[in-house]
Amino acid sequence: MQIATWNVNSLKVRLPQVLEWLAAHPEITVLALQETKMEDAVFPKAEIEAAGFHVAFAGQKTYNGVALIARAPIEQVQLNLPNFDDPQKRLIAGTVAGVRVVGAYMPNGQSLDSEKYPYKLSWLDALLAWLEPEIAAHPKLALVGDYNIAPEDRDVHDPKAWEGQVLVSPPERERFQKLLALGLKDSFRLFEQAEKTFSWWDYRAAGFRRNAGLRIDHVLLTAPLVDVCTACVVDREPRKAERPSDHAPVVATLAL
DNA sequence: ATGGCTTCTCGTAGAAGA
Repeated sequence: MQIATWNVNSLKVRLPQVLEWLAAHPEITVLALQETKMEDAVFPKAEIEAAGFHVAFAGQKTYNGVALIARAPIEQVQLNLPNFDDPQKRLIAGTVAGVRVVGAYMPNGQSLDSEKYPYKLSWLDALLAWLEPEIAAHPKLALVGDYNIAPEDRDVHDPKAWEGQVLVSPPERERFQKLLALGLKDSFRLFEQAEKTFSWWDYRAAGFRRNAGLRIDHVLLTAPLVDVCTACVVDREPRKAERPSDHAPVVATLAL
């Protein structure tokens, strides 16, 4: 099976690309989406189900919004962090083919002096607190999504220009390390990877053409899934499309 | 050059993204 994550930056705009990409990748068992940017009432549930998928979602108007699309039933669906009172729709968990998949759109933070920055750190702290017992209850767990954190300098096209900025600041990176300390591993780093592999490129200033990007979308796995993980890749193809999302999907392959 | 581009909205300019 494959587990994938993709920040689509509006599912309204990107639904055709999502369905086309899934059709081209039949090994993908479950795809987590972020930034669907739509209320549940207008979510294209019928279209996705008509294409043969199961779907679960939690959305709001304009911002945020997460979903799981799967080729197998999605069980024990949970929306939002139960320990963090928040109107922003940023987390969805479901069990697919025996794997607990947690899809997250982690806060951006905007800048270190924004009120959104402490919100980001608090959200990450709540995620950490919630995850520990969640992992104990579900040993086969994948935490996937747009983390809005580039874990190391090699995940940044120009570390000097980004030094100390939001997405790379030490408090954010510390929280990423705390996720690893829960027993999760960054599946991308289990394998040899090309240098300067990123998952997001700014729309502006020809970011994609210059490969001026960041690796901020991740698939983290617990040990039982690390043991069967055979690959993790960023698929740059959708980023080359007409009207692409600014993020590329990340796909982990599990021998399950 | 602190912008660039893309998306959204009780919209047609401003906020937000990262």
